Amino acid sequence: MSDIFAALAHPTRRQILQDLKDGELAAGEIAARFNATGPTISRHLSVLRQAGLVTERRDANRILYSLVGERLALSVGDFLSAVCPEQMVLREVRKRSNGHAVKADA
Amino acid sequence: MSDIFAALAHPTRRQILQDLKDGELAAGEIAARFNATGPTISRHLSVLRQAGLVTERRDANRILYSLVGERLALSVGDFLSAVCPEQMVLREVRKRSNGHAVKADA
DNA sequence: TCGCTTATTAGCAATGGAGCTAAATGCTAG
DNA sequence: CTAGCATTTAGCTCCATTGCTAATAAGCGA
Repeated sequence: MSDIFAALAHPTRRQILQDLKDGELAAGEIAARFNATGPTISRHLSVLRQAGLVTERRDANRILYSLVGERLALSVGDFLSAVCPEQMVLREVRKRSNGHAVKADA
Repeated sequence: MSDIFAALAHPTRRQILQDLKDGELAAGEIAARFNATGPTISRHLSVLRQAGLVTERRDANRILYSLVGERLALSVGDFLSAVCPEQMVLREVRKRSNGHAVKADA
């Protein structure tokens, strides 16, 4: 839990998560979006991976990163529910992912 | 926005927010719940105040802190909605607060 | 194998955060 | 106004993080 909020503390890492929203990206593609050097971004990715917020997968030369949205939503959602439950609602995540991967309020 | 996530990065500060969930507390009352010294907690409170997550109010000798739940929910909720909108829903906060202070999904 | 691309790891300097003790501030009571 | 309580501010040390450059690893293709 502490790892997750520590990972979210840096603006670059939050932006990386947002960039991964629409699908996986190679480390280099991610690095190209920032002013930082490759190694710097690589370390940010390492922090996100250790927090369980992204996963990596090898594709030939490159390493593709993808977002683990459930972990982000569940962890942060748990905290929000514990602190200000009136304002937040976490939608239950379906085990069998079906594209939307959420259980609606119905 | 960055101030908020930076404030949430420390476990003590997250616990303080949670402790304030049920109402305002004096700085000393908060400090008594942790192993840290008064000045250390005072600085944590200062970080939370600068992030807009708590407000302070003087009561004679003491300074009472209270949670600003809307700011926490809206800021973090915005981020979650931007990164994994499928899993999170932010309940709209009612302007005229009525105890529950949320607009249900109806 | 060699060379090229991609990405990570190592090592270092600088910055910032967290914690403490001691000193200052603000307020109330007597 | 003095004493005392509650809290913050100042000043310091220590450790973690961030960022860089240089070096290493891993894969692909000629």
